[in-house]
Amino acid sequence: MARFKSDFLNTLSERGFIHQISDETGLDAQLAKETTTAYIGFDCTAPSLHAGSLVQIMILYWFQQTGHRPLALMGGGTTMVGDPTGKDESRKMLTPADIEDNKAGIRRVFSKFLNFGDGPQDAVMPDNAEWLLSLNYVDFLREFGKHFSVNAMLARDAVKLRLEREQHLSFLEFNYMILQAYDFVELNKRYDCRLQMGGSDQWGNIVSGVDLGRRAGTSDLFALTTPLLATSSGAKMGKTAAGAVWLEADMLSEYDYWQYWRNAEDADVGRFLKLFTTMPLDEIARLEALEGAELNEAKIVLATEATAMVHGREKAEQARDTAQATFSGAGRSDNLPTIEVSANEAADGIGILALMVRAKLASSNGEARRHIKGGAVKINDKRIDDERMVLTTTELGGETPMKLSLGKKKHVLVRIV
RNA sequence: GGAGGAGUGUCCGAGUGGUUAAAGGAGACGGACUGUAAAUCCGUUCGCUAUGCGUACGCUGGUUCGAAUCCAGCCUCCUCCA
Repeated sequence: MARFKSDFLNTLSERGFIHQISDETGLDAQLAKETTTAYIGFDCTAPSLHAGSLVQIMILYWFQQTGHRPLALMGGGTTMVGDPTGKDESRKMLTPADIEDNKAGIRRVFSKFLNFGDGPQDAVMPDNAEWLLSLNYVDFLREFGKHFSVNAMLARDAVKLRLEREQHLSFLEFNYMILQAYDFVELNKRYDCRLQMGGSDQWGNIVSGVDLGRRAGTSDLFALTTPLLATSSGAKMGKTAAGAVWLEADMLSEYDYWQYWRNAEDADVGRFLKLFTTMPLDEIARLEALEGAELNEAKIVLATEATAMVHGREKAEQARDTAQATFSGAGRSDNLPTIEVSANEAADGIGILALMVRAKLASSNGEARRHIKGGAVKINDKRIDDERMVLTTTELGGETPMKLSLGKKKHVLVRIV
């Protein structure tokens, strides 16, 4: 029945993670034979990872679960250079200290999915700054540059397209694949890494690493890519109006994270359950088969399971219960995201507009005003029409915190402290 | 080095002296309808102590009662030639 000999590839293919593999049988044999090391590279331009990287994180998770050693490579070196793709202004330079902070945040995210340590299957988080920054240009060219065929590089789709359209391609960009290819070889040397994975857009870069390995005489290297993920209506994963769907609670509350998945499109539910939860496939098949309004049950499971992966089961169930209480009937819940107002401020009175900005329901007073005009703002489920409204201790309520809502879905509690 | 072209709001893109905070589209948000979905329809979409004020059309200066629009210099990008 199973298509592959190795658990890892079986799991991946059943759950829809595989887009392309460089040498399917070879990789399968290698994985079935012994504990293997694989890596995926991550940018460290932000202090956390967002849902867009979740597919990548999940394959590392499964890799470790099926008995192998995952490496989460931090692009500390490449971040220093800055990816020029699609940018018309140069990105602000990150200081080494920023990069360190970002790495720490990213590590916290990974620690929820992977076990780190020194054991044979323990995850490691290397940083390509360790070897890229100290490269000597001429030595590097002599040792590795000779293995790159410009003819082959020009034939790569990414490059070819640009050339055919007569679009600009900087030498820096052209070199990106070389650096990434070198990373792979370096990781092979340091960790006996045999497999690089990534999104399907990374295929070319990953395969150049495989090629370089062959020419530089490493053991066989393998490439595996995942499908590029978008929602059924074509939107990019992991983005909302408020910004990216961060995986750290202080950047996006557990409740909001839960809501992100709860609001998935119908057509995505089954696919997401397979990719972003670890639920057994027969259970997923059952949920996926639900139709119409019943599919909401599946979305709740999706949201809860996906949130549990990142924030823990307790927080996930709390988010679910909070949502349940908030959305069904006149209910309310004390676990909604909460902002605090000092007793002094409450005594003086605080304007509704300022309060909405504080609660992050609007980014400016003007926007808050527009929302009020549009009839979107409610306090304790009662619509607010007066944009000059000033809330004092009485309105804000003593023991029961006040519920401030924008639209039907966004609610924030205001508490006096 | 030479010749030509371009730089507009979150993005794309119109606008070539005066109701221009800047057409149109995308995206996003809110409303209606639903199932906290999609699709559809309607509204909103620079900031503020707001019938007003401040910022804004690559940057700096100039012409003018008045400039995104004209002039000069600079920067960046693209195309062709060497």
